[in-house]
Amino acid sequence: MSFRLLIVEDSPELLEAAGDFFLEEGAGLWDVVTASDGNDALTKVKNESFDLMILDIMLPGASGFDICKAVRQISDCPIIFLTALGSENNILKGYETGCDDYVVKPFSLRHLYAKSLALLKRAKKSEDSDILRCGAISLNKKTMLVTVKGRETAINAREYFLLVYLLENKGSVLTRHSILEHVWSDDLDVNDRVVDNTIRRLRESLGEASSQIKTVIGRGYRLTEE
Amino acid sequence: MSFRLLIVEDSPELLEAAGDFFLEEGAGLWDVVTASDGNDALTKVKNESFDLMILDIMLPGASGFDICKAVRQISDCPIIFLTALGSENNILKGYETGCDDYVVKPFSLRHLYAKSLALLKRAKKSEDSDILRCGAISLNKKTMLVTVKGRETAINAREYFLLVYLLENKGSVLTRHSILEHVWSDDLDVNDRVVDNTIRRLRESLGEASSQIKTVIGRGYRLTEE
DNA sequence: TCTGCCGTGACATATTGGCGACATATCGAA
DNA sequence: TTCGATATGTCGCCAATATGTCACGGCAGA
Repeated sequence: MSFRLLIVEDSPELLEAAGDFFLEEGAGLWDVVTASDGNDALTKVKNESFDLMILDIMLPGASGFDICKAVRQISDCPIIFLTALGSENNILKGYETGCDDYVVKPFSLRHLYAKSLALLKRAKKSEDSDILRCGAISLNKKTMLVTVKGRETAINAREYFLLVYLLENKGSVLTRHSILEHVWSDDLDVNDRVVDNTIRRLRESLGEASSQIKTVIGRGYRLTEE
Repeated sequence: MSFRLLIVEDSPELLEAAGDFFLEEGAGLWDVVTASDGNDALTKVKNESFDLMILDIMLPGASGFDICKAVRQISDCPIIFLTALGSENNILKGYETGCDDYVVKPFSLRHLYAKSLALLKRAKKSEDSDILRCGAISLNKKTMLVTVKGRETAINAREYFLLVYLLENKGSVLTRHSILEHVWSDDLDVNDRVVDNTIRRLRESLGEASSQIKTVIGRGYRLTEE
């Protein structure tokens, strides 16, 4: 399961830094959408649904306060303001418009991330177990989704179950025989080369992370952190 | 209706000031309980129930972290840490133990009060959210009405329960098997193809939003934001 | 009775993934 | 070092499988 996060911020550097932080730290937990001006943000909140929003206040076009008000007309989505406006009055105004939290710049990304998780948990009462990770690869057994460096990656069924087996035994060398037993348990009567072929196709699907699957000659395959 | 608030703080002046502020500002909204040491607080959280807690961390007896952990064993009660320990590590530790927010002294009572209201509202709301939303689709479990892009949409009973199941697990791949278990729980003895057919009919009913239901070959179906 | 829901089977279409063939890499022995 | 035996990587093909779609008909409620 991944959660949709909208970040609205007019500084491109900060926008990118924050987006990347959530993608990498969350290992597939977040689906990050960004907007850099108020009107773009307004369009997005009207046509899409989000699980969390992080809003700057001073923006070209509509202000963060305006966006917050608009959102509150149609949804309960958790909102965190992120702004240089640190005066008592602004903070109280933020809470009046219905935000859930108010973070004053400068701030720590790690801190913002912790806040976001706490708020999301409070809003969703949901826990994200079942995530297998290794290096740039992460796989959520619940949602059956795979991400590489935070980007969702398409993968077909056979490759998926092979990857699960590799992840559950990351670091260990898995012989063709044991791979066949676990991944082809229904139909063991297949050619040995299907393992190679499926490994090949899995490497293709994993793209940048393909090199994490190491061949161990004479013994089998092994998934490593890099 | 009044909400039970527990404030744990070893400075008598601050304890009184905060308690008074909540009582006066809230005009009957709050029922304030206080504790000035960790052990007293532990006893109270074990024997009473609260709607919100504000915890100091450095306390005689058990620490605020200890109290927070103890509370999380038995309840979801919203917790705000209130402390002079402002270092990044302490803040992250606070979030790890499961708090909802972390306020560093010195602070403004008005600000703390605004945070408390926002958090309380969020915590109460998540208990009874009857509106499921995903992308252009929204469904109200109370009225059993479905809308697509704001337009009310007719839908059959079987399709309705299938859509509820998809929405409650949006983003996750749901196998035919689990779909059958949840949506056809009364009569599991049916052909697999009914799932496909019902998905097809649901897609028809959803019109423009039909593409939000993705087929994941070899695994099942999945509802996405777009 | 009629109406609309929905499960079933038949068929069309899309996608997968096993297979054979060959290229390339690795290893050990001379 | 070179060479041959063996192991592994890679490719395209196409049968097997998964899924989409349709029409029919039983059946429950109006």
